[in-house]
Amino acid sequence: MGLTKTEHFTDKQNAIATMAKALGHPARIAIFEYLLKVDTCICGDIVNELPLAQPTISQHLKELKSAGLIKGNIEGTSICYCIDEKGLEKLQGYFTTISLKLNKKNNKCC
Amino acid sequence: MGLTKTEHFTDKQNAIATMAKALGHPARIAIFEYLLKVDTCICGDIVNELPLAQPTISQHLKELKSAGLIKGNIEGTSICYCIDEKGLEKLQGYFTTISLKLNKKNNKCC
DNA sequence: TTTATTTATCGTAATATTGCAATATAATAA
DNA sequence: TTATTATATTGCAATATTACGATAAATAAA
Repeated sequence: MGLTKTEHFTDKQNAIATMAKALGHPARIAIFEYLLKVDTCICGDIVNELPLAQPTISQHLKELKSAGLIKGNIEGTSICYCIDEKGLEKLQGYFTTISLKLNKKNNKCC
Repeated sequence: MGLTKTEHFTDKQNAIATMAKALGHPARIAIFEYLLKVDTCICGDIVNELPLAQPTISQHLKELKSAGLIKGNIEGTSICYCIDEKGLEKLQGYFTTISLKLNKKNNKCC
């Protein structure tokens, strides 16, 4: 108990859930938006930008990365993180498809 | 510690994170997709459809509802759940906007 | 080599989530 | 009223997440 039953759901359902979960925290939304805002995809300025300790930011970055939403490149001592377009596209595409399907049916019962 | 610092983020960031988190579980993705699939927005067939116990489904429905992603209407003894278009539109709009912004900048550093 | 800088990992405490059995609630049917 | 049916809530155990201090690892600079 207390363990998500991923095996009962499809790979796609699990994949979308994983990405949605990764963005299911305001700090990770803020990190994502910061990466979108800066032109040069600067790295650990995120620590200065957000009101969280460095290990916490590092952990959030790890989760976003493992969900396929950001990428990281080593640049000297620092690491350059930026948005992974493919991951974002998957998520965006999913919600757009769902929205279109919903508009096609008459969702009037509630 | 262990408590999300929502007060440090904007209302919008928290709102998007809340909705993303609600869909950050494969069972809730499956519920959402089921509600999209069925024409009449039938209710507790979800319990028969998914491999989870009734209290568990009820709990997931509650989370989707409190995140503003589904609505529920009492119909006799049963309850009719269906997708809340406004919530879905907010989430879909957010990701579409982010995607468009990303396409405008040259995201080539990583 | 030594020192500084940057990021990751470890360890741990606090809190949250997941799942379900048992039970409660609420509306309908008999 | 007394079932019956459908959904919600409670309580609890297992697991996961969040946050951070301390520390490690890795590269760059002196």
